[in-house]
Amino acid sequence: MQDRTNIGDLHDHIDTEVTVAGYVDVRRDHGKLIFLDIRDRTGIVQGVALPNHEEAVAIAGEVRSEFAIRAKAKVNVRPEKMVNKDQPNGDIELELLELQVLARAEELPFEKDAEVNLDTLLDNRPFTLRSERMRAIFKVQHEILQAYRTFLISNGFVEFEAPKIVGGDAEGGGNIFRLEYLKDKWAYLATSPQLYKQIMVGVYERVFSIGNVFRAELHSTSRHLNEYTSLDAEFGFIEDHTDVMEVQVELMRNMVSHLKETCSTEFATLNASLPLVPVDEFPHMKLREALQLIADETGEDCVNEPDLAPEHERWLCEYANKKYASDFIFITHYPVAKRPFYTYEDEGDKGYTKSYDLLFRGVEITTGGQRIHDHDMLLKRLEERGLDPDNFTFYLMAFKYGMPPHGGWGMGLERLTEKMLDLDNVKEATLFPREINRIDTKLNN
RNA sequence: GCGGAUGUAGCUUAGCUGGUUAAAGCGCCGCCCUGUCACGGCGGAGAUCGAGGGUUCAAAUCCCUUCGUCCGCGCCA
Repeated sequence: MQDRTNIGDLHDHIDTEVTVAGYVDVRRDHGKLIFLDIRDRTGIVQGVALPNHEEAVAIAGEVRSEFAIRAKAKVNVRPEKMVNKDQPNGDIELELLELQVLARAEELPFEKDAEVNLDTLLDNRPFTLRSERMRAIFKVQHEILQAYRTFLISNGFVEFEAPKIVGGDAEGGGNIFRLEYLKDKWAYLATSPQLYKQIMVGVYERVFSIGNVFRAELHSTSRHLNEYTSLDAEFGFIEDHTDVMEVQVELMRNMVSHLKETCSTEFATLNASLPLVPVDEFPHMKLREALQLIADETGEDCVNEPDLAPEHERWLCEYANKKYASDFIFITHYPVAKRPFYTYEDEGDKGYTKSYDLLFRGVEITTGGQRIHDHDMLLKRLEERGLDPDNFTFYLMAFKYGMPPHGGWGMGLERLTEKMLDLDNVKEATLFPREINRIDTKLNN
């Protein structure tokens, strides 16, 4: 491994010679002296090629933005007049002694940090991901994942990998990608790890899974993707859905404080603010109460709707923000018919389920709740919906051998990231979004 | 899939009640520049105005078709 000093650590090397490597962020050519802003994963610093180092000046003159370079340089403290207070390393600079081009860069399609339209942003994804803004978004996403794992593991959850190739549609809702499986057979891409999660509850009691799921929906909205990352968890020996909600509250609370500790720079870069988290429980109400509230407050005739419209979700989040100082709100008790077959019906409120949606800053980020754990009840529910139990033999087998009362949730990573950072479109929070007309590049018709 | 908006240099946009060589900022190329930090100065290249058809003496501008995009909706995380 070659000797290389991180740009973020240069203050520890003042008045010494170091080797740094990174990308040329900007070049400012003054003729006889040339400035290069050099960026690596730890920071950015100004380098200057002075006339007394002829070769360095010659190479600096040829270098362009995004060239990968290595430089031998002396770390100098800048004279007071030349200090730039707006930059992290603005009080020092590198006197470039030797410069080496590791890789040239073609002419950029546009400036790295330029504001571009979403379509242009995605058309040039390998390049636009290098921008300060995108690096900040996906650093935050990384820390969200980190917080998710850390919290669940510390609460006794075991991580597992759910299969992505499945034999049928877990939720029975259609919209599933079909693929050719070896010869003469068909398989599908998983729309959810749900059934495997429940099987794994029988094994470890508490499990979680982070993985991509696939939805063959012909939507074109700012909150949908055809492939997204689902943050799933499932655990046994619960009383009812409120136990699941309690764990999720603690998860979100932990996640927000983790982001506060690790991502303050990124939030500042993106001009985003951390969510409002209430001190004890999150506000919650039944779907019918929510619709009644909206009807009472806005005059809209919506009390008999089976679900919330996106506009209602935005309204309720606004309400929770003002009334409870919370960016989160739970909506519970969706009708049995609106939920998948495995959802637990509330014995005390027939026709409605012990399930919930968690709304966050205007969108649904989670669906969760208690599941049916009784084998015969599950069988009955499958048949009621016209689903063939023969397609669920593995799943049903788990329930034949003693399955505790259990529940869990599925949370959309990209939606969570988007709303955490107040972005306008979920695709901005997706590295390589799959959508109706795009798999990396645009699809041809 | 439906509804609305939109498509002009590499990027972001102006022009669009029709009228000579389609404009700007950034980027790019050339020359100049020893202290800039989105460096600056001078000069230059770069656009059959998404595509196809129509109306007209004349279309970036009006009409039709089509493709793409963005926003909203259904569905959902």
